[in-house]
Parts: sequence; structure tokens; C-alpha cells
Amino acid sequence: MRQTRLFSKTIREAPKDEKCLNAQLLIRAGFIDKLAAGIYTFLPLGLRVLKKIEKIINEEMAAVGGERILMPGLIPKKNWEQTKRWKTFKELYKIKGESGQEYGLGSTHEEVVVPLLQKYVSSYKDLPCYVYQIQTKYRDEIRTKSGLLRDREFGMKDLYSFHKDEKDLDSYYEKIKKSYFKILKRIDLENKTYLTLASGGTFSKYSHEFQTITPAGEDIIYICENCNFAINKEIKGEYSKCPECRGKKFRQEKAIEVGNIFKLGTKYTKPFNFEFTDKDGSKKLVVMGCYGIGPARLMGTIIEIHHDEKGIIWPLSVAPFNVHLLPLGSKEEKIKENIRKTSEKIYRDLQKAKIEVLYDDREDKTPGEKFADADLLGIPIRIVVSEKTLQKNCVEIKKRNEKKIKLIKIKHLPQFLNF
RNA sequence: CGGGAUGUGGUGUAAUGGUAGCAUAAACGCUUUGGGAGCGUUUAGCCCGAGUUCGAAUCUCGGCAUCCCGACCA
Repeated sequence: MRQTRLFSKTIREAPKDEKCLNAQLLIRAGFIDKLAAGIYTFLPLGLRVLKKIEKIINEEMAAVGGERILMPGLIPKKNWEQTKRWKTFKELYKIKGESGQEYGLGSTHEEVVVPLLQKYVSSYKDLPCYVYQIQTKYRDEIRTKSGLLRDREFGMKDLYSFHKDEKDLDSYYEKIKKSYFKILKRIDLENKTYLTLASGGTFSKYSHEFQTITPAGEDIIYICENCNFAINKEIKGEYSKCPECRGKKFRQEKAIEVGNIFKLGTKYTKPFNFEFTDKDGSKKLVVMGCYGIGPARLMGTIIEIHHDEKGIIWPLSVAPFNVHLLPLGSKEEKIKENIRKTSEKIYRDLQKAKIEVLYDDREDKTPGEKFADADLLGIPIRIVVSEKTLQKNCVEIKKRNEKKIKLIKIKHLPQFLNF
């Protein structure tokens, strides 16, 4: 993409009402825009990152048999009443249509997915089944905070699994733990993320959270020094020893909950009387699990972990572009033209090779400004074409996460970038 | 929801009762071109409402908005 075609622009200073790092960098770099507290627009660059995270999640969901659907955001009152959550779910946005119908804006989708699957699942032969969606959620948070970390409107991947018994649920639950760590590994958050025992809220007795260590986190977790299993502060009082290894030494960390998984059992299948016929002809309630992970929250968390004083440092897997191509100007028109021509050719060749490249074709910007913007945007590989490099038939290559600068012959560029 | 703070050009800031200023961004021109360039010209602002006052960005009241701490967090 040509940078001159990008309507978003970088700004030098973050708006004063953004105090947290992920929002400051994302807004300065032109990835997101704030509409209201906890409500953001994803601009072209930000949307590219978000979609890459979603793609990784989709691939990992496919690997655990997830079938993708898309449920509505408008959920009729009667569905919420069936589970008694119309009155008890504080964060539910309630809206009323012109003719008096009432809806809750989707904040979680048990009330939709249970009656949905009930229509199709009637026998043990239909189980297990796993359906998920990536969809916008609405929650009337009393207090939003921390940029993309806690919002009123946010994207979420929610997976729901349906089983014939607890044992089958248990084994799938373990599978999802591994799946989530694969996702986290692919977006470079694995090293900082701990499986954490937490309260089950109103869902179940306990749940497991995926907590990423960062000072921006809202939660306090206690990590077992022996086995790295963690316990959320909200239930730490119940444990003097690690439930996994009986270890007694813990260290305390601030962390952000990037994912949460629950064994729901029959909590939501019961109110809908969602039963199946077992092998022996008896009717049994379907057993259920739910598993959430938030793409936008992951995006914010990635920045909290991967940045320096100059800007964002995107992992390659989620970067909006792989390569940032920077031609510099020259006082000599002939040299300038040569730089331009060479850059255009590199741009075309990279595109042909399916390498995503952001081409800084702005001619009214000084080198300093281009470098500063490149550092802020955080694209993994920077290629500079200038008078200096062309004298040696070279371009300069620098990785965002490294200091060293390499000169590469232009003709060797393809093999250097592996295409 | 309790407590605290703040609202001034697109963004960041100054003016504390008396002509709204600076930086940056943007536009034009000339110069410049390896780490946010220089000069000149131009455009652009006091959150909303009421009150006090000769006079309000400034003081008072109300509203709205945003941030921070806490509580909450399916």
C-alpha cells in the first residue's frame, strides 16, 4: 500500500485523555480512533492487525473442530428471561424498539447458542459439537479503562462446546487450554502468559484464565515458583499451596486477562431443557463449556508487551505490513528520480511476491520524519532506498526489533526476504 | 457506583477578572533532504447552559464529556 493513500496520519503527541500506553501508541500511529469512552474505530492499519489476529484464531479454532457461525447482536428479552439474566446481568445494554419489543445487546451468547443447537442436536450421535463466532460484544462497563483492554464495545471470539457427559467436556477443555497457548505463541504473547485458576463468576465454580503479565494489567495473580501455574487474587485465599504441584512459593504479578474458559455443565442447557437421547434411550441434559478470547484486547496487550520509547514493535504474524519501504529524497533531481524508480520497482516486486509492503511514497517528508513514523508504526522490516545505498547498488535493511543495519545488493533482495 | 482531577484551534500547551498567545499539524511559495528541517504568508480555538460583574477562558451553580484510584468484571 502507498502511504500517500492512507488517510490516517501520525501525530506527535498523544491526546491528553489517553493515559495508557496501548491507546497512546495506537492513536499516535493512526491505528485506532476514539469515539467515546471504551468505544473505538479501527482505522485501515488497525483493522489489518485485528484481522490477522482473527485469522490466527480462526485457524486454531479449525484445528480443534470449531464450526464458525455468526449470531445476532440483538437478542430478544425472552431469551434472557429464560436464564434469569435479564435482571441479574448488570452490564447488559437493554434497548426497546418503537413497538415495544425489548432486546438485550449481545454481551455473551449462551441465550442464543443453546436454543440454536437444541434445534439440531437430539441424539448422542450428534455430540460432541463445537461452534464459535467472532462477533462484536456490548457490555455496559461502569468504568472503561486502558485503551483496548476494557471497552464497552469489543470483538470477541466465543466458542461453545456441547457434550454428552462431563468426561467428554473435561477432555475438550484440556484441548482448548493447549489451543489457546498456540494462539498466544503465534502472536508472541506465550512467554508472558500464565494459565490461572480463577473464580467461575456466575458460570461455574472455577474457571481458567489466560493472564498476560504487564504493568497495565487490572488483575493480580500469584504464580507458583515451582510449576508456573497461577491463581487469581480473587480466589487466592482458598489456597496456601499450589493446586497443581503443592508448591508453597508464589510471586505476585499484575496481569491482563486475555482469555477465559469455563465448564458450564448444565447451567444453561437446563433452563432451555436442552436434552439428547443417549444410547440406552434415556434423556440427558447436554453438558456445555464456553471459551472466550478477545482479538482487540490481544492487540492492546501485544503493544503493552512489544514496544520501545519510539513506538510499536509488531510481531511479524500480526503486523499490518511485513515491510516498510522508505525512499529518501535528494537535492539532485536525477538521483531523486533514480531513487523513485528503484523504489517503485522494489514495491512492485514485493507485491508480486505477495509480501505485504507499506510504501512511504511521500515526497514532502524529510528523512527524520519518515524514520520516526516507521519506528512509531512498528512494521517488522524497514527497507531504505537512498542516494547512499544506490551508490553501492544496495538497499538498507533494518529490523524494527534490532539495532543493526545491513546493506543488501538490490539483486539479492529476493533471496534475503525469502521469495 | 463512591472518591479525585481535567475540559482553550486537528493535537499539545499558556494566559487566574480586562485585546485569547505559543508550539505542532494543515495550505501556498522559496530553500532544504540519513533521525520529527529553515524563512515568509495563510487557515484554525475558550465543552454546553444559567448566574455574579461595567467586563468571565478565568468566579458561582447546573449539565455533559474524558481520565485516574477504588468497587465491579459472565
